[in-house]
Amino acid sequence: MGEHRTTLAAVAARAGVSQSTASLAFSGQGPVAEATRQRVLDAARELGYLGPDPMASSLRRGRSGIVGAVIGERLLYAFRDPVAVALLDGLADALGPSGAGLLLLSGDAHRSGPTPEQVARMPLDAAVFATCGGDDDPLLDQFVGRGVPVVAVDGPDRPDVVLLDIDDYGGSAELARHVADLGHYRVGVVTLPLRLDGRRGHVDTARREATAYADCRLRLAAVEDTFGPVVAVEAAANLIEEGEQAAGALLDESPDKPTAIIAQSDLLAVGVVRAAEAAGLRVPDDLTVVGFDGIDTPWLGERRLTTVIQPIVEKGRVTGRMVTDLLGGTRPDNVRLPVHLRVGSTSAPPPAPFP
Amino acid sequence: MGEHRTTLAAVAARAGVSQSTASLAFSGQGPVAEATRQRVLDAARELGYLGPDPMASSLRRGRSGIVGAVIGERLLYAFRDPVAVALLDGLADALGPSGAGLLLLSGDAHRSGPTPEQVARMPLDAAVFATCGGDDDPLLDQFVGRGVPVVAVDGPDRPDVVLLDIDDYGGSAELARHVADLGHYRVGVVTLPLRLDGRRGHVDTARREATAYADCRLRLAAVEDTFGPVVAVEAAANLIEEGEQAAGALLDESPDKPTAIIAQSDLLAVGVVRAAEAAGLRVPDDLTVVGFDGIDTPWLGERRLTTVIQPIVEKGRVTGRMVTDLLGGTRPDNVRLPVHLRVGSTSAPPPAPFP
DNA sequence: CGATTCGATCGAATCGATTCGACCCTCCGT
DNA sequence: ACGGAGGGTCGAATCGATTCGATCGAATCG
Repeated sequence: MGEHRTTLAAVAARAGVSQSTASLAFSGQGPVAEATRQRVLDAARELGYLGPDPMASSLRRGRSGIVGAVIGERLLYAFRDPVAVALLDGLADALGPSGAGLLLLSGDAHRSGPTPEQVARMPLDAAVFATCGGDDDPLLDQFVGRGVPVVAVDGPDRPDVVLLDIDDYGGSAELARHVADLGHYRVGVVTLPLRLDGRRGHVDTARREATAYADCRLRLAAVEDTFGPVVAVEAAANLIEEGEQAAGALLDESPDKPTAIIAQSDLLAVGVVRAAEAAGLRVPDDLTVVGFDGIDTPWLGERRLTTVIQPIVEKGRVTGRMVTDLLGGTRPDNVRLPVHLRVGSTSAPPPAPFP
Repeated sequence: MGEHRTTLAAVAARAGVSQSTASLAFSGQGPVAEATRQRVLDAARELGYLGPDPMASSLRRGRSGIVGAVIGERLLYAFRDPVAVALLDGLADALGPSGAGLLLLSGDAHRSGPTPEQVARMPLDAAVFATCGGDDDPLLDQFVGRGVPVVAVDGPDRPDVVLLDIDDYGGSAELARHVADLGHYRVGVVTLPLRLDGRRGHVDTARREATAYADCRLRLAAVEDTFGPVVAVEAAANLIEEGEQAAGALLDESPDKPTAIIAQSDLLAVGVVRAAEAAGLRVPDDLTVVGFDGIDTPWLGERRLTTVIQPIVEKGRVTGRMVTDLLGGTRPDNVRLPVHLRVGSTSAPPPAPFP
């Protein structure tokens, strides 16, 4: 510690050129005679100089080469969510060519992690909000206020932010239609967290109106537009165990037990299947279970979930492209990706009332 | 674009104080009268100043608040590897309190992503090499040369780097002992990639000696110290499909088909089980399959893999603590975490020679 | 009451590179 | 042979904040 790092000035001095020339020799931005260039490079090697200091360079150029990805506002461990992971996968892929690094940030202030203030102090060229955020997210305001361009995946929809989302309503409507067509009319819904406060359990009117995430709202709306008002139970996180717990609550509705449960994610749906089987119900014979996302669900063995498939990796890629555009100075249009229904082996007509 | 961001100097001017005072008011580093402080904060609000510029701040303080995590040198998609994910999980957790951000980097130059040169130009306070790297990794040299402290998870073991690893040899030896005790003597091994070149298939002597990763080498050595020379097949990545493919090669050894296959990871082991069942073999009755890592393997249904459990999330946490220490200026000692054997339901005595 | 601290504030140097504009020299065209 | 066009190099300003040491008044102490 303590000793001075060798600086470009030192290299320049040693090579007998001006600092500006040395800089050009390294960055290759201007015309430099090959001989000079070599002299600078040699001097650098002799002094153990490994290239310009990234922080100084960032300051001057106004670019850090880093893109922030805010994930998991609603997740305790974002890495455990296959959807988030697949999205990052695509994002990293599309960001590759631009050479940008991906800085992971948790938008959840409750969780351990950098505080919003700390996040605000990180040198970002752009930021991606993945499945986060009401319009009032303070982090979002920070970024926008600072002039950091933002891509919001699945909301919020603000004029100062580029939005990429999927056809949540359409997909859910198609799914609900499928369930209705099978003959179900008593359905329950397991929702993703409606806002970031760790609450779970039955969703009442107040809670419904407090929903912070557009996708949850739309998915639920599509179901109710098909079936009329339904009983909804909220999960505290997108985890299998949460799905189990929520399903438990739903299946306890003794008088009017649902014959179909619509989960807002595949992970939750897996939990629902588990809970149903633990309660002695067969899926799909006794209970229809459907999800949303279209991820792999090895937990179900050979069975395939009936679900709405969204192009998650592609979503990540498109996000990456949008970021690249923003970095290049052009603001891309908002994009909505299509989804489609996949009928698997977890949905069937309801059991006959009196066997 | 183009318009000047408002600067601390502007705020200071507006508040009628010197720039230094304004800086102190924001950072809270020095004694500032409450009234002055308020005046500065008000001025900032009026001008829409959201806090000091991160890049300028980084330069002056010599800290960016960012920790780089180099993962996936041997993985096409690191996110698909549960081990890498769990490690990151623990790392993010332990890094939380320090407020450091986690910058994901791929060490694989073959893959799209930031090039080593680009990585070298990112402002990092410290770097973590997760399951990467021969001693000759150029990135590692970059970091060390630049004075960026490095924690290497599972190697390489260099004096200028802090090392955290697990008892690969001991664990594998215990595992091999277990298999031997069951009565097996014809065993095959499916190895992780031995170096980063996408090769797969039978491992000959030359290849064995070219092994770049200490953990692979140790795990294989432990097996051979128990059984004597064994047939080993290398997978090109830590993926289920690769395990299947490798197992295929191993099970084709018509004369001396192994009665047990030792895979160097659980993911590979799952692939081996799949391949075995596809070939009409029952596990563990006809073939014993064991792994390494101790991750969840929902693909196997109720069965539990016999494997060596390593504390992956804990490994991440320890890594995080080591990084925090390094950031604080003290160099922690190298650490080796213990592992232990878990006997599951995929290992059993070999089938009788003539049924 | 004079000397000493302590708190608050300020000026100026500093972090390390990038880049704009000026300058010189050579080479080309006519 | 002369004007112009660049290629190559340099000096100096700049990016925006942090921090060290100095200054000045007021409060404390003996």
